[in-house]
Amino acid sequence: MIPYRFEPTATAADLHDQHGSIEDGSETGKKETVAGRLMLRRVQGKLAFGTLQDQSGRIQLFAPSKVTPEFDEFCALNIGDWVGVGGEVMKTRRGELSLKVEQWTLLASAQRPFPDKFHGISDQETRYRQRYVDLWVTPKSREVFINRSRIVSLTRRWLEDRDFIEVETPVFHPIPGGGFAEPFTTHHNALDLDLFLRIAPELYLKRLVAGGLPRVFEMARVFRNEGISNRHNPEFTMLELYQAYADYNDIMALVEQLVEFLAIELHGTAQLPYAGKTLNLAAPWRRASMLELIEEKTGQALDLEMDLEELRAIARKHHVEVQDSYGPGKLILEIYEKTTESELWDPVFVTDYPKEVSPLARDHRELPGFTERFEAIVAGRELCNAFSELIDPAEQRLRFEDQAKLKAAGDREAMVVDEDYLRALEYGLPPTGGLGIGIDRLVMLLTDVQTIRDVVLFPTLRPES
RNA sequence: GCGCCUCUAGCUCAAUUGGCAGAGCGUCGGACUCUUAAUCCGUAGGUUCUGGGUUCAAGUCCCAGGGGGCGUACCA
Repeated sequence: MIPYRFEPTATAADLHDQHGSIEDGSETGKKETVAGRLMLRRVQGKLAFGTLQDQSGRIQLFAPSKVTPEFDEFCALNIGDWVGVGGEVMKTRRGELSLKVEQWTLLASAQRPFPDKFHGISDQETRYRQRYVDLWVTPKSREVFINRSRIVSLTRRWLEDRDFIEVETPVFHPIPGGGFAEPFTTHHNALDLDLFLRIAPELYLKRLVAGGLPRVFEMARVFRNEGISNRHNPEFTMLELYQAYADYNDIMALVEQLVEFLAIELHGTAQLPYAGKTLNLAAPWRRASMLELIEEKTGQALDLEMDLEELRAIARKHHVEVQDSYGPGKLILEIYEKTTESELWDPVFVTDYPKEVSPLARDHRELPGFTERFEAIVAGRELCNAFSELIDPAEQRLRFEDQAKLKAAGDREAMVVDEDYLRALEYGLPPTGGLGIGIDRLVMLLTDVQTIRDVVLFPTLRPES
């Protein structure tokens, strides 16, 4: 009979912390109960050893036939069975801290055989499909997801300490907006209304700043109907935040401080191993404009005033597939992405993006044709995207209309005009700095993981046939 | 989407040139009172991803399909 409840008094880690230093062969007189899965078993006639694993780690079970009730049944437990065990904490003569099995109860039997106790699961597909097994047998897997939880929790606390409030905005959008991506579509039957799953919460969050909530953030699951890769899962988590009265320089300071804080909280240092190299996340991070960085990597000085044909030729030279609709700004961005982005290792704030490719960012206060936008590039990949927000409703309308033209010309990722958002701007949005940061990619950086599937518990896969 | 790789017992992996589908762990049965991936003896376990083809003979070669991985493209 499986009990309806069981109350562990300690975890494996608690026992090691509290009693790890006792003498070999000694007993503590302390009784504890633990619960978990039996991962190893060594039966030796009238004495049996087991290895119990719980969320914190492993503890040996010491079961002499004279002490352990229903000893034969205990020895017959299967690898993978869940058990609750109570007894005295002791250390064997060989020096292994153990719990003497004075009481035990089966909490769930493993009716399917557990993977090889030594090799675990090597097939990545099985690890993703059967995470409930992977978490037991792949130590790194459990560690990454525990760290993911800590990263999210620490980030919340850090933001709340700075007077940000967490909000929830709609996942169903009548108009997809706030980013360039193809949305998923769905339908509400009672309203007979087509809806889009959000590709970004951006436009709703800025409505809230206009609504008098000067510091807001959302841990937003967003959905993009795109290809799947090492860095892309169709649903992923984006932290977006908006801070009234701030500009993109303030947001740069916020990002580098937050990421450094997380690194130190998790690892005690801002120098982290990543992909076999070292990543230095210590603030301050380098700031450099997109044009500077392109010139640094390619030796080629570019600007928006260059002859379009000349820019196209340079783009082609760098293997950009040039399309007729590309203006100078888009060409410069494409050249940057082909030549420069993946070459950057330690964090860099790449600043001052062309206006043509930044329809929600405010005009640069000094550089015509550019915006006050930046992306943080870390280990050659985009970590976040941020800007001094465009607050002028008339200018925003023009930018939306340019986007709508692209959409009409067949660009499936272009934006459409959002009249209600424009109305909010018409009521007045103060100067605001905004940020979108990919939580999955941040977790990858902070846990030395190379594929997004290893930081998403249940990554999108084709269904099993 | 395109290219390359991969799929054999529950798990980890073998199988020579195309020549009887195997081992370890786990399961089941037995021995064993300080083991550490315990050890020892024994047992069962297979649509070799699927469907065709070549061949006396296919896990192996060919074609088509499916799953997955990696790269690339898309994804600012």
